[in-house]
Amino acid sequence: MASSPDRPPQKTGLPRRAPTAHDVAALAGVSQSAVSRCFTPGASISDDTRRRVQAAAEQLGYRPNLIARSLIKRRSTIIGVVIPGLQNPFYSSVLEALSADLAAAGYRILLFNAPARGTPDPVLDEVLNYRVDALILVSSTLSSGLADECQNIGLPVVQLNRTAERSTVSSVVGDNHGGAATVARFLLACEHQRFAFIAGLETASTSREREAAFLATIEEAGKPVQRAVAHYAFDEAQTAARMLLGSDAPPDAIFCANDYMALAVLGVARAEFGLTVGRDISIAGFDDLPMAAWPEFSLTTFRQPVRAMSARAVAMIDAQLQGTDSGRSEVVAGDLVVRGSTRVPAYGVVEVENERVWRP
Amino acid sequence: MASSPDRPPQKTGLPRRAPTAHDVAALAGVSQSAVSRCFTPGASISDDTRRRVQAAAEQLGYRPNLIARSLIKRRSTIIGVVIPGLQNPFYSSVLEALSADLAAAGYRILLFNAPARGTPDPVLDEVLNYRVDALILVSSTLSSGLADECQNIGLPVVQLNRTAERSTVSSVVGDNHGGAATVARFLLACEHQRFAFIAGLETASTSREREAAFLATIEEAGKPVQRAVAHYAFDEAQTAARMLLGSDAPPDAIFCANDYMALAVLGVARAEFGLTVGRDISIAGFDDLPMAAWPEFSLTTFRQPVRAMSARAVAMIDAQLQGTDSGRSEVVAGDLVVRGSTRVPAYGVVEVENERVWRP
DNA sequence: ATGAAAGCGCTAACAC
DNA sequence: GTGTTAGCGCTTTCAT
Repeated sequence: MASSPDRPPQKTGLPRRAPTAHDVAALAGVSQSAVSRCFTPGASISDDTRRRVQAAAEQLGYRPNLIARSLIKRRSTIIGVVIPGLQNPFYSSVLEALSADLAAAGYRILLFNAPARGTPDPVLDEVLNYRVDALILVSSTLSSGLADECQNIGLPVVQLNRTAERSTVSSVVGDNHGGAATVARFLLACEHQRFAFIAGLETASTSREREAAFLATIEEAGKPVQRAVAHYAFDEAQTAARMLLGSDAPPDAIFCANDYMALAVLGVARAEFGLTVGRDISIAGFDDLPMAAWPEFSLTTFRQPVRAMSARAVAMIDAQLQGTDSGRSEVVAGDLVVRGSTRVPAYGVVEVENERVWRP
Repeated sequence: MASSPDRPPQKTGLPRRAPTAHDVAALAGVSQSAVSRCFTPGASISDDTRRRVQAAAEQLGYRPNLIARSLIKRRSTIIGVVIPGLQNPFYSSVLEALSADLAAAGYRILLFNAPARGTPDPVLDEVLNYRVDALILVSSTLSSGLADECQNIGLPVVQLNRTAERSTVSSVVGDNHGGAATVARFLLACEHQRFAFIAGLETASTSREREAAFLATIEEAGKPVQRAVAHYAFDEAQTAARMLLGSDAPPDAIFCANDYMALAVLGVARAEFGLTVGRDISIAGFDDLPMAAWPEFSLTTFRQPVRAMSARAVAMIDAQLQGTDSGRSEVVAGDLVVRGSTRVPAYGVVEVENERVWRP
């Protein structure tokens, strides 16, 4: 019943033909373009025709083929999203936010889950062949060469949670510098003496910026800072924690380049070293994962407002697609959320919306 | 340099034209079909032509347009993946696994993040218009009507972590029945007396199956079982825990329909009721999230082998696309991983690959 | 091995 | 308002 009799038999090998606008037109006794108009929001079409077309379409189970439409309009309304492993809940949050914001803006997501480390971009290259309307690169450690290349092609690109020097690609990032400096000042205000920083990926702008600001602020205060690298990996963060806490002069304050590592460090400090976190030692992170607020962790951390960052990124994409804007960099402000994993300084803690934040 | 002189000027409004196979052909002095062959794996083409085409393509920055190809081949090599909120790490893991497995099989993911509750499927409907080659529905609480509809259209569909009665749609699920029964027997072996079950979504097959098996097994043993519903939501699980633990006859063993809720319950039991979990009370979950193994939780749980489930789902999709198989249901076996959130029974605990599992 | 020609399913002028 | 006519960029016979 769904097959039109006046069409050549289906070629073998190819998937079964779905009803086309042609089939609908034939059944409704109108031209194929009438069918097209019927499915085009602002098109001029009579109520009568519309009804007949809709009836025929329904009967046939017709669905407009967006692939064909994309071919003509040179617009797929699909946005490529490149994101590293979703193990770290920060990325799940980002993806979820992007998914919501892009859907609201009428876009679909072509997902590309790229391992944070290693592999340049074999398959990713292919994603471009799908003619995505734009690309959102989340913390991709990919050579920013790719991003630049896309930009040259005229493809809108936004980097989320990553900046690249000598690149004109737009980006949205949290306040890495300000945040890390704030954490440093906070820990100093807690009167800690021996500091440590656990870095993420040394190739990541996030880790580098946070480290630079943290170290500079601590050293400026004349205090010693140790340093370890854990590549944003949970197990490596555990190893780093064991190393630091097991040393001769263990730190009494550790700042981790992100929450995910901080959670690992927290576990080691408590379970393996019997420390009471927040008293014997302060541990702070960066991101403010949903989990950071859980009672088991109660992690003091500098918040990256994921929703806001996502919204900005989507707005930038939209602007670029509208040709309104060629894009630039934006820094989204955050807050230092004070919880139980650190000591509490004598000043600066204020309550805002049921949360304690540090605003000295 | 990238614009071909013998083509009409670009129409306004439409995005800038990217170089086409035509442009490459002109530059290389061959026919457009030669260019096509050059980018088609098994096509017959001379080395000489291939080189010239490749040179021209490179010079122009040509990328084969997969949209156009999809139109002809009626194959997009894109799989639609519908998944509920990524807040629950179980779904992040599933998505990550699917992403890897689908990429390895040559597919791309069109992501659709559907809230677990509420909204029927407004935008999702549109996903089908993109002519995805298949659909993977992860725990979608969507009416299975959608799934059936797709199947009728001839679109391969696989449900992951969900079954639907009176539906012929393929599915891959963990061992909900066996797993929950095992947890029940385990908690009985721990000699608990008062049991409780915290359900997820009452519309979800996962929650229903787990509940049925758990309750049946406990009641068979003649023990009392309380019940609460938390819709797989973190905060609702906390509320349920407060209700249960604050009652006159609080349970001494709680089985949660998934780990995510179990983690919430764990926190409440400890932080708000001062219980030593694993001694005063046993708390068990279902899934075995990566976090379940973290020292802060050390959650006893029935494992759902995500990688295996993903692999099976992708294999089923492949089979359906090959026409090899129309699909059926598969149950992937799991193990009860014994950790610190429960008492340890006198028998049945064995060590397997550095883990304790219960195999009575 | 290569080119010409005919579409894939749709949108977008352009006449009527 | 509606039909007609060109394509969008590519793959695929079919000749050569």
